[in-house]
Amino acid sequence: MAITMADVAKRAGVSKSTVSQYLNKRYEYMSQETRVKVEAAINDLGYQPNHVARSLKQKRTSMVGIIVGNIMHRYSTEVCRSLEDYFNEHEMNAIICNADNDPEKERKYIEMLRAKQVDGLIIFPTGQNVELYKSMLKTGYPVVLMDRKVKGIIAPSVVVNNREATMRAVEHLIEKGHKKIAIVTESLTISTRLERKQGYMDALKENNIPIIEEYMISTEIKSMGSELDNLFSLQDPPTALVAGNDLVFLEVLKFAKASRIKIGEQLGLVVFDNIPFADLVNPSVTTISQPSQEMGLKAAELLLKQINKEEVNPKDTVFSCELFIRESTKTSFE
Amino acid sequence: MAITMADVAKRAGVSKSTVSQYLNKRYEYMSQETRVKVEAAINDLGYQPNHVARSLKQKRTSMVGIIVGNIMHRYSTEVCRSLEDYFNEHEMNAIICNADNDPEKERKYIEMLRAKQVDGLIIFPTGQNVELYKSMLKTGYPVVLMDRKVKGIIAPSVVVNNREATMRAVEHLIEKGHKKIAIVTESLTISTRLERKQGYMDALKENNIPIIEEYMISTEIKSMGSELDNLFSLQDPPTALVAGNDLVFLEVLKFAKASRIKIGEQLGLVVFDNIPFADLVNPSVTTISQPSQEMGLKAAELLLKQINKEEVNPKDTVFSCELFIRESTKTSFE
DNA sequence: TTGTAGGCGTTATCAG
DNA sequence: CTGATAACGCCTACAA
Repeated sequence: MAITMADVAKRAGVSKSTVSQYLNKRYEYMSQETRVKVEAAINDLGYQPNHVARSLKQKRTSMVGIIVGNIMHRYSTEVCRSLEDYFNEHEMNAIICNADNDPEKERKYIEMLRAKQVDGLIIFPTGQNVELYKSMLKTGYPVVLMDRKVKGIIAPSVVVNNREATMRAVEHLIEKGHKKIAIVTESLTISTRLERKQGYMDALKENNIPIIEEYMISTEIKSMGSELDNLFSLQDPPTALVAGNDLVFLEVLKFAKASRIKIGEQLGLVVFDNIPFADLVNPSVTTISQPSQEMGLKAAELLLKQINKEEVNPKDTVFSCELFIRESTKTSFE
Repeated sequence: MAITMADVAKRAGVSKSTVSQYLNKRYEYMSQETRVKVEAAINDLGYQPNHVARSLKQKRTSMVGIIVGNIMHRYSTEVCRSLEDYFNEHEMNAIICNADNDPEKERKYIEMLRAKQVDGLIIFPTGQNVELYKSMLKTGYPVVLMDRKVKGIIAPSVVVNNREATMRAVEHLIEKGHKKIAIVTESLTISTRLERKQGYMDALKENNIPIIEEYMISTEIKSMGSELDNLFSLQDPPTALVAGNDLVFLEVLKFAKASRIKIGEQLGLVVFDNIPFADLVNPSVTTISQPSQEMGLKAAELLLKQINKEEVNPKDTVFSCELFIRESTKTSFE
């Protein structure tokens, strides 16, 4: 059914190789005449080259895989958008897969994508498939790790300074007079969450504020509501809170609304993540914002370099977050 | 460098076809013995089948393309997520491309993806490449149109009842006593925007409220701020407003904040789109919500059926939106 | 039950 | 400048 090079060749009265030459723009040694003939034949027939066949021959598919932790984070969407833009500018396609932070899914996707011969992979790693990561790196397969670090893995990766950024945010709360500060994150299965919690603790320590176990919640989204309930039922509830990401923020909002806790007035709030409406909601919310676009760009560059066999340092590229102070931390506490 | 079937065959002491049999699970006519040998060889060598070669032979890549209008809409992200889930459950991959509502980009992506031999395409059409859509449909290439209708095109598509849903929202505003209602959309290049505006006008007409040109703004995002400025500088400014999608909503919020217009009190607001924080912000916002997940599912099913050569009606599947009434339209006007 | 041969649509090499 | 011819890695008759 589909038209192939052979059809074009026949119609133009030349050989397949000539058509191939034409398609690959190697006109140098081609007569004006045959060039026109081939061009006409292609147009007449509506011929479209078959990229699969080309890929088989060239061992290059011009496709990359992106395995994202959870696409429902605004940050992930932004990074994907940035990656996709970059690759498309370079005539490549991105296959985006959503691993849902599930190591099994991640493994399956990595295998699927490699079977499809993608030229490289950008992974938001769950951190659990260490052997698999290692084997890819060892064989020199192009990989860039994104957002998270993996213990024991040395690879080109693009991350942010989670610990320092959280420290800075907590210090901001402390400057506002807060002493009873809580942190809420998802389960501590992923490096970013650990680092953010660490930054929280380090900031308290440096300021000689005691660390209270009950102020640190790390649990899955669906039990976060009841944990927050517990937190604010304490005899001495916190006056400020750090939300570990945007989904946590949503739970906090939900809880605050239900419990009639006034954010910004009764409760200082900092959110670690990008939120499109952060400065527009009421009260506007103080956020730690990650440079998603630059990060996507950097990761894409790192991957493309590897694909093009350029040398790439297997090192972390660390981006800095920005603290946007807004109304949710406006009130000073004594 | 990569291990091929030939390597496995040699190692197992059998022929390539036997290995192929094994891989395709045609064990029936295979001795237990060779089966074990092949299995061992595959494991020893860490053989991974090459999907590109298989695709070339089978004329099926198990990949589909998704060309989305603008991924930065929450709704688009949700649909993509749903599509991606479905296809991955069916052992297929989705290539997501962001056309930015640009017909040229759209055309380029369609051609790129077809060259890559994707088994089918889900398109949020810009509506401008009519001939291209037609040629795909005529040749029976699997296509599902999503979100928007295209004049003159009969194709399987998945849309919502934009006109009726907007009418209902405007009626709600009228019930609240509003008579001076404005609508703000992006430029009227896309069917959804037209239909929403039409619904707005129809609702006014049915309620004998005059249609005022100055109350209808349709412009690109970047000049929306100044248009809103004009709107609210009118001698008789509106008391309520319909935002045509989530990005418009953002502009409205921005403007309201800057102008100190109190949404919900001074200005009734309905947003046509899915917004994650709609019920949590202050004031919570009345939205017309689209069933993104079901729509994704439906579109994916329609595409997969076509890919599997099942008959599919080239008709619109119309989903209903839901109006969630919240605080931004709480106040009654006289 | 297993092997041989040919083909899928390109590209690459090398004569002519 | 152009055309055979042989890959690329897998699948599928058909033969043995």
